[in-house]
Amino acid sequence: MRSLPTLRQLRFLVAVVDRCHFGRAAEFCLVSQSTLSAAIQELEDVLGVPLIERTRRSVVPTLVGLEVAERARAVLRDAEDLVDVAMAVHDPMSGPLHLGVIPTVGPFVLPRLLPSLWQAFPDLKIYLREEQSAPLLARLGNGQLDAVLIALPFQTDDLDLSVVASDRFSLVVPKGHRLGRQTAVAGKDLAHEDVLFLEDGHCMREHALAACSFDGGRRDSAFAGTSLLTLVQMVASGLGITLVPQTAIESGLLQALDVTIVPFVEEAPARKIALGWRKASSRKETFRLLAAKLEECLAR
Amino acid sequence: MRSLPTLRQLRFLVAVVDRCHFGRAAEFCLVSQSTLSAAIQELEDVLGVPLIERTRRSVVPTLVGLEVAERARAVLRDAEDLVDVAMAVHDPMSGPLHLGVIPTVGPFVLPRLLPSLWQAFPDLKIYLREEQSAPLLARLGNGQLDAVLIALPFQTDDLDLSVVASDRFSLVVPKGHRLGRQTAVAGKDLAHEDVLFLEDGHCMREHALAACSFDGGRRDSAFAGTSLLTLVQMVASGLGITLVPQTAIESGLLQALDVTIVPFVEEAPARKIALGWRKASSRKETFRLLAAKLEECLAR
DNA sequence: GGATTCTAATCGAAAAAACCGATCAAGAAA
DNA sequence: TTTCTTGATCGGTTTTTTCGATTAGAATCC
Repeated sequence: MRSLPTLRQLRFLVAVVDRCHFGRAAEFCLVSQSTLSAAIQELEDVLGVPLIERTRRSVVPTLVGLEVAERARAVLRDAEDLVDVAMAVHDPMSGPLHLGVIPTVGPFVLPRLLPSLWQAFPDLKIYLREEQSAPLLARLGNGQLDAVLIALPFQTDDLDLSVVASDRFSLVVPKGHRLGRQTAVAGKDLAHEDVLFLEDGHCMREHALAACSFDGGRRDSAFAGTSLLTLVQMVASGLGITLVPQTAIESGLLQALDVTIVPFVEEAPARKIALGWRKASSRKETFRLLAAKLEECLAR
Repeated sequence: MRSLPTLRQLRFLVAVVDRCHFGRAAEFCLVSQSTLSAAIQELEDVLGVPLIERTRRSVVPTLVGLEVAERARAVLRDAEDLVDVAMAVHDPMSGPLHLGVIPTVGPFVLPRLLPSLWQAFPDLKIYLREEQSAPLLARLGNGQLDAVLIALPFQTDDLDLSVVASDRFSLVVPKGHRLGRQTAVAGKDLAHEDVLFLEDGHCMREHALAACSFDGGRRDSAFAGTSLLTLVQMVASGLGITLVPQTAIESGLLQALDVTIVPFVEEAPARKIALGWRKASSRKETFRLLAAKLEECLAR
């Protein structure tokens, strides 16, 4: 059984490293300077390494001090999360919630969502992570995430899903493009067009491919967009046309771009935005309430 | 500033959850039972939640108790790592080292390597993780791993690499196969054979494809192996032939299989096994010494 | 040059806590 | 019923933590 530093000591260390000043760190930690000073010394004793370089007049963290402080931050954060999780049994809408979001959804719906969520659930600490569906689901599986906001259809196992919105696609063409003069288009109208897609890995690539009536396997992948933003800019430069979801348009993705939006004929292709969580999760109530709120926000 | 539980309390909780017994947990923690009992109660006070269900005669963790204990384990482990890292300044070959290894290397070289490493660097705590190159490099990038053992050629950025071995490929064919009668083969001999490859994502797939003189894009991916082991078993069942690296053969991958090993003619295709770490890492000395030891072990 | 200021370390006393052994209480086993 | 096991409780002791006051070293000001 080895001796560990105290969480309090770690907190003191972080405070000192952040401020490079014992007095102010002590003030911040609500203890006397002598207490803090002694605590840091003891920490250095336990670790057997000087963490702070004190030349009379200046306080500078050692290289090791910086590294240790960085790890201390992580330990403290996890400890706080632990407390939050324990406290959250009293209120499903409190505590930390690590939420993953895909790149074709996050930037466009989160600005609309987050203010409402903060208002509705002020005790919910939402940590966000933006990645593509596959890595997101991996993180969900191993517990690094509590829930994910993804787009369907997508292959998911062992997941509870709650659809919170339907997101129709529209066609975006350069100003003056032949299709821009139509009031609506159908999938087969695109057969001989240069349709640009997101690069592989984005679920929206598959959704868009499915929306067109052909296989995109032979498409020129050198022109695959790395994000919706680059994609529509390529469209504006006349490199081709593309499909964009309604949420992205509403969030102003196309502002100041010389492009024309053409809706699909009725029965427009669409993706579903859904909140997903582990079937085995112990916080289903949290996620159900969250999904309900998301649906309400996105309906407006 | 919120009040956090003590690391000691967390350690006590884990001990109790593991043993479902206060007395034995106290013994393990080298404290009296009353001390431990009081500590658990205080922890429950701080968190405001019962963690342990004490019905007379049985001690069972509550659901929250289990969750909190699981997190407590992580916090404690990270805190210990923090101490180890701090202590490691005195000796580059001590402290925790999180090492990632690819699946076509790990199972075949680690059994040979690890005993030597433990002997040479008894203070080095090696944590292992087996994954394909891409996710390994991602983890290396974000600090979840300190170093990776991968196979080259592979696209890597911002990495210091030290080649520790060259690993030649040989051809493996079912017993009685036409090519099994040759003393050596060349890449072009394989042009009309059913060559089996690993599934996409394994870097060895690319290495093997490069070793043959043709593009494998049209190959039947239904027969892509999920591991070297399944691959050679498919070969033994007569489904085709494949390439296997020397290290895997030496570790006994083909034992008790009805297959024939055919070397390539001189200039055999090969992959390089290399240790990689972040260019910005502060432990280069550790990795250099480690790489030297690996090279020495693999040379034998 | 000397007074002043700023800052971290040190010290001693007081307060807080952690800890232990003994004991108690309640259910299980004999 | 008696005994045994086991976690909670209590009282006293030891240890740790904390604070205020003071000291000491360097930069700054006059």
